[in-house]
Formats: sequence, C-alpha cells, structure tokens
Amino acid sequence: MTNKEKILKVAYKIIYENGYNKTSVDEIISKAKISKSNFYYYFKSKESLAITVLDLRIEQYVNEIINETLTNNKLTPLKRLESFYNKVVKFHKKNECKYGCPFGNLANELSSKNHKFRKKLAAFFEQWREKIELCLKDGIEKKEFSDKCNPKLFSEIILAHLEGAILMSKTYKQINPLEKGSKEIIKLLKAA
Amino acid sequence: MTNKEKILKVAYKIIYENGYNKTSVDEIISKAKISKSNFYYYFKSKESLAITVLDLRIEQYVNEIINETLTNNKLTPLKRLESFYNKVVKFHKKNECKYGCPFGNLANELSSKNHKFRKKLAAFFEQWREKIELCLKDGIEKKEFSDKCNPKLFSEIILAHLEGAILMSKTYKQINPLEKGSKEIIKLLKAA
DNA sequence: TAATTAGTACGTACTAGTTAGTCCTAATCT
DNA sequence: AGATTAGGACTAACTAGTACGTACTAATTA
Repeated sequence: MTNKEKILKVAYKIIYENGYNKTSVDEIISKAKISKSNFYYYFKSKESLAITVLDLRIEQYVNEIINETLTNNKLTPLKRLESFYNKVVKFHKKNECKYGCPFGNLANELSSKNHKFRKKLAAFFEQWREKIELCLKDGIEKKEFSDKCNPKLFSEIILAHLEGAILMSKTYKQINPLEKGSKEIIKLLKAA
Repeated sequence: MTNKEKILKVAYKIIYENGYNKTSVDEIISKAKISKSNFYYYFKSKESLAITVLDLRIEQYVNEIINETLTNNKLTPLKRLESFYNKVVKFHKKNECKYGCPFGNLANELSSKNHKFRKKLAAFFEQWREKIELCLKDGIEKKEFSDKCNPKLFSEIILAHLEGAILMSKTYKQINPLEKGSKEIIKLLKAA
C-alpha cells in the first residue's frame, strides 16, 4: 500500500467516525504512520483530502450498494428496494448504529458553511433519489407498487425518511426506527 | 439583561448556527461583550452551558410549537398536524433552510461521542413522537385519518421523515423536500 | 536525476479553562 | 451610628494545549 493509500484509508474511517471538524491532520498522519510533510506532498490541505475521501465514498456507495440493489435488473423492483434496505440496516447494525450515515453526517456538519461539500452532497442525494424514483416507476408498471403513488414525491420521502431514520437509530442507539420504519414504507408503497 | 442572560442569548443562536464544536467560548464572550472569567462564573464549562441552552430550546419548542399545534385541542387532529408542519416550514423558510433542525443537528454532531446530549435528545425525540402518535390516534378515531395506519409506526415515520426532510432542505437550500414531503405524508395518512 | 519519504522545528492562530484579585452592596456586630 | 464581614459580580492576565500549515535538511528509491 502506498503512503497516499494509507492516508486515504485512515481518513476514510476517521472522518466518518469523528466528523470533519473533529478529525485532525495530526491524527491522520499518526495513524497512517507517515510524516506530515509527506501528507502535504499528496494533499494540499485537509479539506482537499476530505473532498477526495468523499468522492471515494460516493463512488463506492454507488458501486457496492446502489448498483447492487436499487438498479439491479436481476431483481424485481420490490426486491431491489428490499435488498437496498437490508444492506443499509446490516451496515448500521454492524456499527451498533453509532455513526450514522456518512453522507448525512457531512451534509449536516458542513453544508451551511462550505459550499463545495454542500453542492457535492446535494448532487449525490439527487442522483440517489433518481435511482429510487426509477425503481418505483418500474414497480408501478409491474404492479408491485400501487399506481396511486407519485414516484418522484415518494422517492423524496423515502430518501428523507431514510436519512432521518438513520439519525434516530443513532440517537436512540437502536436499529428499530430504521428497520421497522423501512418495512412500513414498503407496506405503504404497496397499499398507497 | 443580566450577563448570564446575555450569554444564554448569544449561545442559543450561535450553537444553533455553527454547531457545538464550532462554537468557541471566545466567540460567545466577545459577542456577549463580557469577560471570560465572568463566563466561568456562571457556567462551569462550555458543555454545561450547551446543556442549559438545549434545555431551554426544548422547553421553548414544547411550549411554542408542540403545544400550540400537535396537542392543541381547539383544532381537529388533521389541523393539528397541518399547523405543526406549517410552523416548521415557516421557520426554515425564514432561515433560508440554512441551519437545519436544532435538535437533529446536535443529535448528529454529538450523540456518538457524548452520552449526556444523546440521552437528552433521545428522550426529547421520544416525547415528541408520542405527541404525534396521540394526534394520529385521535385522528383515526375521528375518521380524519385512515384506520389502516398504525399510529406508533406512523409517528416514527413522520418524525424520521421530518428530520431527514429538514436535512435535505438544508443540503439543497430549498424548502421543497420539507414542504412537498409533508403534504404528501398527510395525503398518505388519509389514504393509508 | 527526479520523485518520494522522513524528521523536525517552527509560526500563527485558536482552544478551554484558571488565577488571583477588585469592586460594590448589604447584612451583621459592637 | 460606625466598623466589620460576607459574598455576588466582575476582570485582566495568564496557562497549557491543539490546530493547520510551512520551511528546510537529508535520506532513500526508482
């Protein structure tokens, strides 16, 4: 592993767990076991590192979560949504619900003060929402979801609810809000 | 206004706008125009100030928002919920959606590292959710809401969706997710 | 030779919190 | 009434530590 990869690996983890502001360059270099000058050889600032890390996380999320579930043509629309929720629930259970959503956290922490992060996150959320919308549309066509449901509005609700439910699970330290909530959302989709 | 009140007033605002970690005691005392030693005369730490401010915010929210809308017996259950959403939307429009939910922000920022805040926020969210649940139960009884809706599960969804929608509005800098989303939630309640 | 890495000292700014003391008022004592 | 005391409100100056980022030398690697 190159030193650059070490930096990215360490930063990936602790920016998620501690947030951006509470992550220090000193902590990163100490955990990555590299020198400070070497850090600044690869990244011009803490912010530019965090942007790179966010890009990586988005790419990984799209490849490993979204494409495997929400836009996976091998599954029916209902199964796509269910498997998506299952993956998300599994991820947060693994973390004991402690850290919340990597994207929601950054959006919450940075979007009022830092345009770069805000815009990147907004674009990602929008892209994510569109995948949900497509899944819903397909599901309505295939009669898995009620045709009374407005796909665009409902995709917004699903995404907002997901972010909120992850936050509730983090605050309560219980998977319940996320797990039961997502099941209820699916019920609504069938019945709407 | 006493110096203690000045501290509280200033802290109330900037903890909301900047978050807890990004709020410094120096900024508080400079804006409140008092000395640092005077600050520590009234509060034993930055954290204890923030806890006091959170208590105040909760009290105010219960009195001015929840009791005026969700548990206001002069209104029908549907009107209670609608007026609640209206107040929330109005608040965030006023702030250009910039700052998010005062409680959600703190929950997001602090609940993984600080038990005191986490527990207080969890208790408040639960209390809040219960008020929503009661409103739903009443609305089902009075046939304003569909009897297919499970009040407890639905109250969880409403609260989670609200928190997520406020975060989306903050990230997009548009009231849309919150405003349209809440209207759709009400539709669902009627139709469920 | 050019890219990479280490080490380390440093600068500047900011952080939460402490110290030791002053000023003033109001109650208490003689 | 006058002296004494207690304590609330307040302050300037300070401590000790952390932050990001830079400067510079020197070694190593490809």
